Amino acid sequence: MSRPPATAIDTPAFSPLYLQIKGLILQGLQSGEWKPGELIPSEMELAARFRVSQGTVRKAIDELAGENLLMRRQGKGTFVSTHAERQVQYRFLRLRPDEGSEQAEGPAQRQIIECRRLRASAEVARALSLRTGDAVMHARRVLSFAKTPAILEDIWLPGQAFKGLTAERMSGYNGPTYAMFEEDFGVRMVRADEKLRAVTPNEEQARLLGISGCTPLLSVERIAYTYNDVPMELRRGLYRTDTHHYRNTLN
Amino acid sequence: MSRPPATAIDTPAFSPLYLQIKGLILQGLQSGEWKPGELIPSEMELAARFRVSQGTVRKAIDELAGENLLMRRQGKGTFVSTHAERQVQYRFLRLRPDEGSEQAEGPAQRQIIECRRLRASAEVARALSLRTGDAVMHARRVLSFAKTPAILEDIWLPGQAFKGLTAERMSGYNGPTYAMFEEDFGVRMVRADEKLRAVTPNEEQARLLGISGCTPLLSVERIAYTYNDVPMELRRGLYRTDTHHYRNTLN
DNA sequence: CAGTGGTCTAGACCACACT
DNA sequence: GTGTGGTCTAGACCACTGC
Repeated sequence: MSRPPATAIDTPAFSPLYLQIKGLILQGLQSGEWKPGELIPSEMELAARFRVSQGTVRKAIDELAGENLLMRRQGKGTFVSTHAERQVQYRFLRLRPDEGSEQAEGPAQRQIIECRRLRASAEVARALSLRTGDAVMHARRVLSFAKTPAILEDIWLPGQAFKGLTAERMSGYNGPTYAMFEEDFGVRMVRADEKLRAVTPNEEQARLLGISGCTPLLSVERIAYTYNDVPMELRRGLYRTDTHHYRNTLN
Repeated sequence: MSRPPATAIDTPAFSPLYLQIKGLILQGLQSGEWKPGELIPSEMELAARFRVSQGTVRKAIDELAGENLLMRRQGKGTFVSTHAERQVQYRFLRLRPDEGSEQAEGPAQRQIIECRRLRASAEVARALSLRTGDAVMHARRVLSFAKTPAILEDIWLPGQAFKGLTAERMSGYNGPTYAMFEEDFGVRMVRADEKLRAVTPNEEQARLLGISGCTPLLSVERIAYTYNDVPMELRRGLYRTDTHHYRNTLN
C-alpha cells in the first residue's frame, strides 16, 4: 500500500493508509462481495490481504462502523449492516407515539394505495439524478400505528434498479421496506436527508388519513442514498402529529 | 489506574481504562478547570498525569471530540468546544432558507418580547428537573432572517443558574445565545432533544410572526442538556416553513 | 526549530462466543 | 481451546503550527 505521490501543484491530497483501506472495504460492500447481514473477513485476514497491520484495518472498520455500514460483535466478527436487524429496524423513522399512549413500535399496518411504473417529472428526476422522462417506480401507501392511519407516503425509485416492484411485494413483506429493498433489489440505503415543513392537507390527503382538512400535517421530504452518496429514493411523507411527534436529537 | 473489583453478584461492570480517563477529563470540563474555548493539556501531559500511555488518552479524547465536547487542531492542541466558534455557530438551529432565496446564515435580528423571572409550572418543572413553583427565567423572542420574522420562541431556564439574565443582554449580545450562556453563566449546552409537530398558530402568535392565522407552523419543543445529561433549557419554537424548512440528516 | 496532534506498527493480554 | 473483536502499551515517523 503506497501513498499517492505528492503533486507539485497545490493539492495536498495526502490520504492516510487507513482511509485507503476503508475505500477498499467500501468497494467490497458496493460490489456485493459482502452482502447485508453477512460476515466479513476478520481483521487479521484483511490486514494480511492488504499488507497492513491489524491496527490500520481496525481504524478503517471503526469509521465504517461509525457510519453504520458495518456492525462489530465481540467474539463473533464484523458484519455488514442491514435494515432487517431487530435492533436497528425502522432506523430512519422518527415518528413516535406521544407519551401516555401505549403503542407498538413500527408500522403495524401497510396499505398500498398504488404502485406503478411511470416517467419521471423534472422534480423527481432531479432528486434521483435521472433525466426527465426516465422510468421510475412510484408507490403510494398509508402506514398505521395501532390501526390508526398516521402516515401517507409517496415513494419514487429509479426504474432500472427497481424493475419488478409490485404492490403485492410491498404489502406482503414482513419487515421494514428498506430490508425488502436489500433482499429483492440488492439496494442498501445508507443515509438520508430530510426537509420538514408544516402543511395543510388537501381533501384527498385528509380523506386517506381519516382526518379533517384543517388538521395541519408534518410534511417530510426524504432523499435516501446508497453507498457512494448515490440517491436511490425520493419519499414524500405526510405525518399526523396530533397523536404522534417527530423525534430528533441534536449533538 | 486500577480496574474496579469484580463483584461476586451479577454486575459485569468492566470499565476499560480509556473510559475511566474520559470520565476524568469530563470532570475537568464540568468543574470548569478547562473552560469553553480554552486549550487543554497535550496528550503526553495527560498521559503522564493519569499514568497511562498516550494511546489511551487519545482514545478518550477521540470519544469526547466525537461528542463535540472537545475540538482537536493538528499542530496546535485540543480545545474545549464552544458555541462561539465561527465554524459551529448555531449548531442546534436546523431551520434553513429554501433554495433559490439568497439569505444570510443565522438570525439577522433578535427581538426580545419579554424576559422575566417567574415560577415554574408543573410542565416546565418536569422538563427542567425542578419542582413546581421553583424560580425560572422566561424569555420570549422573535428571530428574523433578512428582516422577515421566521421564529417565535419561548425559553425557560433554571432560575438559580441564570440569575441576572436580562432582555438587554439577550438582545445586545452579538452571537449565538448559547455562546452568551457560556460567557455569562458558565453553562455549556452539549446536546438537545427535539419534538416536532405541525400546528396552527393562535392569533397572538400569528401577529408576532406577521402571518395569517391559517398558515400552519412547525412547533419545535427542545430540551437542551449540559454535561452529565442535566437539563438546563426548555425551548418552544414556532417556525415558519413557507419560506424555510427544517433540515435533518439520518444516519 | 520544538511541540502538537495524526498515522502506523508490533506485540501482549483481556472479554466474549462457539464448539 | 480456538478465534474473534477490544484494550493497552511503546516507539517510530509524518503533517501541521508557530516561534
